Amino acid sequence: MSSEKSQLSPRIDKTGNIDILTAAAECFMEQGYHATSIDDVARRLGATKGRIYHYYRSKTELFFDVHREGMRRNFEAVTPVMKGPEPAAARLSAMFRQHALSMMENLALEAVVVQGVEMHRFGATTPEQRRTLAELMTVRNDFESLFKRVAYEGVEDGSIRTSDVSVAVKVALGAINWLSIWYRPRPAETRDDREILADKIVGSIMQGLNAPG
Amino acid sequence: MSSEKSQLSPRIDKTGNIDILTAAAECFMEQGYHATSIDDVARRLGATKGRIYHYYRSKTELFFDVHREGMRRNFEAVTPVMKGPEPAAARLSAMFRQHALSMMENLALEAVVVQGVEMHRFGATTPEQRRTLAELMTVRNDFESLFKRVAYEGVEDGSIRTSDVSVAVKVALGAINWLSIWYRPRPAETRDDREILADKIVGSIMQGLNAPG
DNA sequence: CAAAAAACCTACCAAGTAGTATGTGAGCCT
DNA sequence: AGGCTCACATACTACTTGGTAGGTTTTTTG
Repeated sequence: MSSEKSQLSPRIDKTGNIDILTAAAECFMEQGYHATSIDDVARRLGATKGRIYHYYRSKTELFFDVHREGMRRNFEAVTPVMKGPEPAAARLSAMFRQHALSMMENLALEAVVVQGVEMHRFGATTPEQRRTLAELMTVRNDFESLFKRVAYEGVEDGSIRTSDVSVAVKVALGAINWLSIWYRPRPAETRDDREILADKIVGSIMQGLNAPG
Repeated sequence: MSSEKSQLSPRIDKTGNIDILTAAAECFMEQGYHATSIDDVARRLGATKGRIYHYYRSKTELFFDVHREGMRRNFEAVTPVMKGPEPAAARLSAMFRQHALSMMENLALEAVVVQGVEMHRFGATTPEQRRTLAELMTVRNDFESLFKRVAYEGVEDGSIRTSDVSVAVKVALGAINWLSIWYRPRPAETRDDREILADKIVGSIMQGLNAPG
């Protein structure tokens, strides 16, 4: 009965559904997907399994939705600054900056995104799960392509110089995604602190370490 | 009975112990630590649990040893090039290059290292496991410090410019470690191919993306 | 306000897994 | 040759965990 409530559409509508997502994200970040039991997530919610299975048909779907929400926020952060009259290098910098800030401010969600789909490549059994998986991989690639496109523009308008755009973008995104490993917000941290950190990171990416000479 | 065969000493002596480590590393890379059963590792070895438990007292210890071996190879790759008469920037470049090559050539081991200790920070129950964990974290920090030290030298001798050495090093190492996510060797890949990729990565890190001007 | 639907909770099961206890064959030492 | 140890294999247990079936409470709707 009930049947089609899931499908590919995000299920973050109305209710406290987002609470489930964040609770799951925190558990997944701290212990990893497999080490996290549904009861763990429920306990963090102050509820029981029943609540979770009311909204998600399986643990896998829950993971997928966390991943989706994380990617959604990534796009939300980056797309507004990718177009404009500035040289491509400036826009790319802004995109990196936004992405870094998004990583810090949605740490749990993004940690799950980073932890990633790789682990599920082998375990996904049902055809629907495989389709969902393919969908998520596509979204990931699309996100990376956003950066690649602007980087190419930069090569053409002369504001960016690199021997290989694809590698350079992977290097930059790796540097930023690595935040999910080492960054943890300090107790009394402000938005300013995060912006300073983001600027340092973007500075490193754009200027490199070699002293000009 | 038997008792102290483990302890902190590496257990990669004589026999085919290294086979167990690499089989475990491959499983952990593909499925993650928790999703990998001891039977999975044994199956990949063409053996049974008995063989593994003959050398390792627990799954956790097996993981620890994989991690240790991965870090050992990292040090092995990097330390030979960190000292010398060249300016610090050149030496740092060489270290990055070596680390990138090590990532590619020990992919499974290094993927486990990256997957990391974070996940175990919470789950480690026994006192001995906690001590081992602390040890591994120390080793990680020491590795990062290697780069920081040379980077500081570079700031002093003027060959390196950055607003924050610590952040810059984390950015660079993140970029390289990210290889474990996206890099997969192509069928007929040669050592030259890997060196070309490593050089591109190091180039991106040292020169940045901004065109000089 | 009654009835239906949504939003949960409780109790349970089947499957999988870390770890153990015991067995066994091959080599080695004396 | 006989004993001993190493290097595994086999068979089992105790426990965890994803998922389900059915009940109960709260909210919405007619």
